Amino acid sequence: MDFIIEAVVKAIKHLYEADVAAKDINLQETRKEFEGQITLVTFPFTRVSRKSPEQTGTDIGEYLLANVPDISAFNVIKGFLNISIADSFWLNKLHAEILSDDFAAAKSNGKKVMVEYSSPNTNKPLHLGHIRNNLLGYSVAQILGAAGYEVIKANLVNDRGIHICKSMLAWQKFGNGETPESSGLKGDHLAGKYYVLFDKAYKQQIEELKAAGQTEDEAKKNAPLIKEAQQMLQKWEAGDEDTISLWNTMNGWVYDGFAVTYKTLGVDFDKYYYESNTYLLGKDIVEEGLASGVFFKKDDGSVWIDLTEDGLDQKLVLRADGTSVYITQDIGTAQLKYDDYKMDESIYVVGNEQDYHFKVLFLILQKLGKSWAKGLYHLSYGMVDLPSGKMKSREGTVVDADDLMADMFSTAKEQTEEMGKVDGFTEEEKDKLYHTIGMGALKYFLLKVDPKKRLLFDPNESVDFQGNTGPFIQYTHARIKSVLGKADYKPSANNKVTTLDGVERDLLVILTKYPQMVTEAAAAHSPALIANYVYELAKAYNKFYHEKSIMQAEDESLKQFRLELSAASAKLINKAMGLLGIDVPERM
RNA sequence: GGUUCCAUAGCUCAGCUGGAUAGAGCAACUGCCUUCUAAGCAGUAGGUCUCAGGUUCGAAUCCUGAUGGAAUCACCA
Repeated sequence: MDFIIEAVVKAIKHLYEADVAAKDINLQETRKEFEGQITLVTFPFTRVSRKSPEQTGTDIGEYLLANVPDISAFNVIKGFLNISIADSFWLNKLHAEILSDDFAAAKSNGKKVMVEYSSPNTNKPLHLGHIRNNLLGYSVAQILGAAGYEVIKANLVNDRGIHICKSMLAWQKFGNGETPESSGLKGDHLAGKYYVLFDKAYKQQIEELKAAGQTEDEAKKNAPLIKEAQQMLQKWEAGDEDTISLWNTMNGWVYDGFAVTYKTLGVDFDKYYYESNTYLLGKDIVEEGLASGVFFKKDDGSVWIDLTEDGLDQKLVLRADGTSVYITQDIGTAQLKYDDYKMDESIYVVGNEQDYHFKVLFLILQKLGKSWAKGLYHLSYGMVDLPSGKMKSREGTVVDADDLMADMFSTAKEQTEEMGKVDGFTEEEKDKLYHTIGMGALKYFLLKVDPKKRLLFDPNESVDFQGNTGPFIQYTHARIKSVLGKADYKPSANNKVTTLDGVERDLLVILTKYPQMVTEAAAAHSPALIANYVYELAKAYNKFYHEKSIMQAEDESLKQFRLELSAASAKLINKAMGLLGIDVPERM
């Protein structure tokens, strides 16, 4: 709507001999109870007009009507100038832009961005929290791609450390050689089982030591199991053959399991980083920082950075014994990623419990003078909570990713069968449809909420399939496809329709907003904006569908126009849902 | 205790850089399938936008404070 902004600037110049910057002109959508599509708030201009808001609105409205061909009418209510744009303008948008094949096709902006997401630990299966992370990361990557970025989807796998050794040790002690094949358990679930077993046995040892007179802290340190796990970690770091072999075997099981989960979830990656390869990185950069005076060494030999001037604390970056901490690795990995791809931006999809960590990390990299540090962004999302509170792996209060997705499938199946909608489907088509609908419901449910906000999930209440949901939008798409099929729709070059009726115009106006929505969602790193948009679109279509007959339109050109409007709606629903990682069925 | 984030209908959420009478969905109640898919459409009811100040022509939105909640403040990751 830039042409309106420009015209308003000219109007004010012409009417009041005052200069107003384009960015100070605020257009908004006209509320549906008033006539028009675009509204200008006139209060800010009364200072230069020295007239009432109503008179100012009328002045500007008359100027616009006389000077801008695409403006067909206006009305002023209180201080609001409601502008009507000619139907020909909207119709031209439909034919010249929306229906063309390259509409909203990604035009390269010449920038490269990495989106790191998922980043699982290899000692337990994925849960609902990971699902939110994966869906967000994947969707943000799609959105950035649509906005013109070259996108690298990266997964930094946490495949080493004491927690991995815990699963390995427990398997060694209690596993009796159990494998995914022998147990029928998915590999990641098998590893998770032993992680839980370790914790159980460990807790028992702690209790025993406490009973023997040790304090809680002493008992936690002295329990034989934790000591063994620590020894195992040392052996792993020393490259002990047996330990490495066991580690490879168990991680292999887990990766096989993750692959299945990722496939069902519909996410993928262009690049995997493994902490077993990166955990030693960062030490040389610490040396660099010591030399340049960004870091300092304490008497015990540990290395720190003082961030008190930035309102943060002192932060350890290298232990006294010379080993790395979490942030050391992340410093090194950040450099590695940049060396690999030289990207302009790098996004970390990580929960908001790590806000402080990333604040510190980015600040350190800036202080180290890394030119690329300004392109780092922590996409901090809220935790997924249950009605009972936070999910805890070890306490068994997690909603397992695989279980949840299976539940969604069966719920979709039940609901669909109940409605008797799958007549004429093959078994294979049915399964595909249930998967599409079930995952659509789950993905939409998780993505429609602002990423920053915490999310409440009640396992006892099934995810809705009606109203503001994925299936509602999928249904709208299928419905359109059905009509297009019955009408044997084909695009046509010329169309004689020149005027729009209310619901048609409302729908078309929403369709034209799509490119702007993609830009905004990319800038805000927010799939929720796309979700809200596509819901608005589906709702508008259904209203149109209900009020206007397509097949029985008054004449052929009107029928053709309504088909085009339908085709455009289906196209953009498909595109928008694609940005969310949600498939839309042809029939349902 | 320090820091950061959050608080909108019974429930789950929208509300863009301040703008008109704060919007959806679910749940409740009413209508609408011999007409293109009723997973739909239309309607009723439901609000001191946590509270108190301030800035402004105008505040759910910005500022300050209070209250309630969450996260974090590890030589864990």
